[in-house]
Amino acid sequence: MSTSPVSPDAETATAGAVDSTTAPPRAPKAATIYDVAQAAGVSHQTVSRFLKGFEGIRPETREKVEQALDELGYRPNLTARSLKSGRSHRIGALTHEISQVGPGRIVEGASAAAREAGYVLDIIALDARNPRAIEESLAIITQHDLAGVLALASTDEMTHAFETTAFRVPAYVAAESDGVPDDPRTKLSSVGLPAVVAHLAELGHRRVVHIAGPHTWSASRNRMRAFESAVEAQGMHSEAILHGDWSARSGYEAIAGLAELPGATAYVAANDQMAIGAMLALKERGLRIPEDVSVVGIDDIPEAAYLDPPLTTLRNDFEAQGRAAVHQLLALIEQSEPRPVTVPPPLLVVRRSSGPVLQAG
Amino acid sequence: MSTSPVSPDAETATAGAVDSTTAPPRAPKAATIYDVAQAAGVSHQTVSRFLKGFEGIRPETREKVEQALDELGYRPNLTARSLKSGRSHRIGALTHEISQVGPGRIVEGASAAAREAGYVLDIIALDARNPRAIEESLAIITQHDLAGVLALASTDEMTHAFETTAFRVPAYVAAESDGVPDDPRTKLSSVGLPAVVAHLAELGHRRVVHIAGPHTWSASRNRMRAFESAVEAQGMHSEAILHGDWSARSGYEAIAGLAELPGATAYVAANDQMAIGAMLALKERGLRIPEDVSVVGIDDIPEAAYLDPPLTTLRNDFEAQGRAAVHQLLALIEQSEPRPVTVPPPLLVVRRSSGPVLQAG
DNA sequence: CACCCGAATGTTTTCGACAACATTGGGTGG
DNA sequence: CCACCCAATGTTGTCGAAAACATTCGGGTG
Repeated sequence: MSTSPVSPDAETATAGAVDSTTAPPRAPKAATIYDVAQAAGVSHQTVSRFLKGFEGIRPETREKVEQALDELGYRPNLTARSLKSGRSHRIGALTHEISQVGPGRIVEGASAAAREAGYVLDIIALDARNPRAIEESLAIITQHDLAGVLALASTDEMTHAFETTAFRVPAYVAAESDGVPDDPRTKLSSVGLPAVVAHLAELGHRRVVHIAGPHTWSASRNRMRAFESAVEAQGMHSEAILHGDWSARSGYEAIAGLAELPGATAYVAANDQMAIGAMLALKERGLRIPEDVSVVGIDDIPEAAYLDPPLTTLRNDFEAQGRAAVHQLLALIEQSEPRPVTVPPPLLVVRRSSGPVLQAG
Repeated sequence: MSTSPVSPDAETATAGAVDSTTAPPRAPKAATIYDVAQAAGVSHQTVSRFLKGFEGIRPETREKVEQALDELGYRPNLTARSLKSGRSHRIGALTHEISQVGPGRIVEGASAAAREAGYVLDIIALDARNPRAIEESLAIITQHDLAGVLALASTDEMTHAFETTAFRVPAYVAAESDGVPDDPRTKLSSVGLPAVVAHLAELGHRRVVHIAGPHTWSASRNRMRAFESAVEAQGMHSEAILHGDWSARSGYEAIAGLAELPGATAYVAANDQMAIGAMLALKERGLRIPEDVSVVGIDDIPEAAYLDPPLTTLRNDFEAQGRAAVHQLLALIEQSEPRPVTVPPPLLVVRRSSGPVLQAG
């Protein structure tokens, strides 16, 4: 049957409140190197030299400065520093859909990596509903002088925007390529999506369907290519490629919208959310998971282990991806070698949503 | 039975790659008002006045400036501006768990609201694993001169840190209060959690259990209080308050860990993730949802409608909350009236996970 | 003993925007 | 006919840090 899962628009409304203010102690001015210099009885430049770790300072002078420094609780004014030096310690990050697990984690990782390197991350969250969002965001970026710019969601528009925009600073587009490195030697390894497909092959599956993400996302295309080449390599048959938009709703609709189901025994969704939707739609068609059909996702969102049935999926380390992106950008900014970043390989997590093909079929 | 949902640690590993670099056109210097002034044949101050919308400028002068301005593609240097004016256009936002739907959406809303007001949001993502995270983040904040500081995750530590830190700028702790305004008149209204409880009461439920979040989160405490007072108001009985950490896993364990189930016919989780875990644990105990037991969540995450069964939940408008928080802060910053922010009330969304108590019971 | 050198420290300038103050040039009232 | 006023525009100083340049002082050398 096809009972729709209740349109998300329903009943009763209610009133809620938000917020509460705090008015704690407000620190007064803020010490400058001049204040410190005066307190220490030296010139501001001596203080500046001390701060930069200059060696040639007499021990007694050094001590006076040191003392004045923490007496006044001096904190460098980064704004002044940027103005003079022409470079800030801020990284701009353009991203979509922060609230999704993947992007969210990537931002977390990026934020942490940036902080560790002494930078802060300025998040520019793109509003998907606003077609001019990217344009506007780039305008903002060019003003707030940043040390570099990062694109954390690599859709085609984003990539294109980055390629055609003349930034005054290094820019980097972080893209993932799921287990299908361009290096042909690794193409058939039991890595990433190939591992998923191999897993299904072992279980006896021959006919599979892929539920892909939006074709404008490079991650989506990568996953699709990876899937198809793995299927081919295993001598399996891809019955269909359905398309969603990463959401559970789209996964549901991709299948609920079909006049009749393809004769596949396994479905591989490009992310867990779509897998969730797909599972519900399949169940509503009267199929049991995994007895009648196996479903596999990608990402291993925290809820994946607690679905019914728990979802077999490919775990991605998003945080590491975020960190990696920042390190790459920092390398460009600081003209250094891109520190060897280790993004752990995707890990196949087998749960109950995938099972052997039953002979009875 | 109690087949555990397969520990999230499993099989096969794989290698994946990340990233790809772009080296697009790099814009050269950047025009200053002096450059513009020279090009227009006027003084830089005239340019400045033009930019600030000063009226008393001769039309011909105005025109020259205007032309030079866009010929050079002038963009104000916000750094210099902040240095001089002592105030930046950046808002620092401290937050936890961005990858969760709630916090993530809040950040999106805050980011958008900030941008609309001409500010950018500097995200400081707190690492939950690092106990000194808040401290470190506050240190960062004091340096990067910000126009204001926002706490978007109101745990006790965060609130405490904000209350005891002497910021040089306005600070605001955004807290939600779910349908339990302090105003006693509205206490029993059919709002927020009271609406959830009323819904259950209508279905004939009398004995309920709450799965709360961590007690250090104010949102969690609010929800718990709201739940209990609503239950009392309906003459129902709260069988137990279980505690989780917002995760699906914790929801699962809260119930799977019980020696025997409380004799309740309905479970209300403080968020949807815990509801997901709870549903699985209940099913594994052999209970059917909603025939044997009803489960309700809070938040209405996008997947909620596609779970099995689709989850009855209370929809929160996180984006609006984020916007509201920014507006409150901006009011403090700009010493203006806190623009009346409308955070839509939580909306009860009834799906299939809640149903009438069966007489047979 | 004059001179040179370099270590240690001080003074000035610069970054870009902007504000306070200064100057120019018409027009007008006395 | 000139002092005065005001509109329009120019000049100088400020913000905090830091680089460029300058000065001081002690010691060694010819």
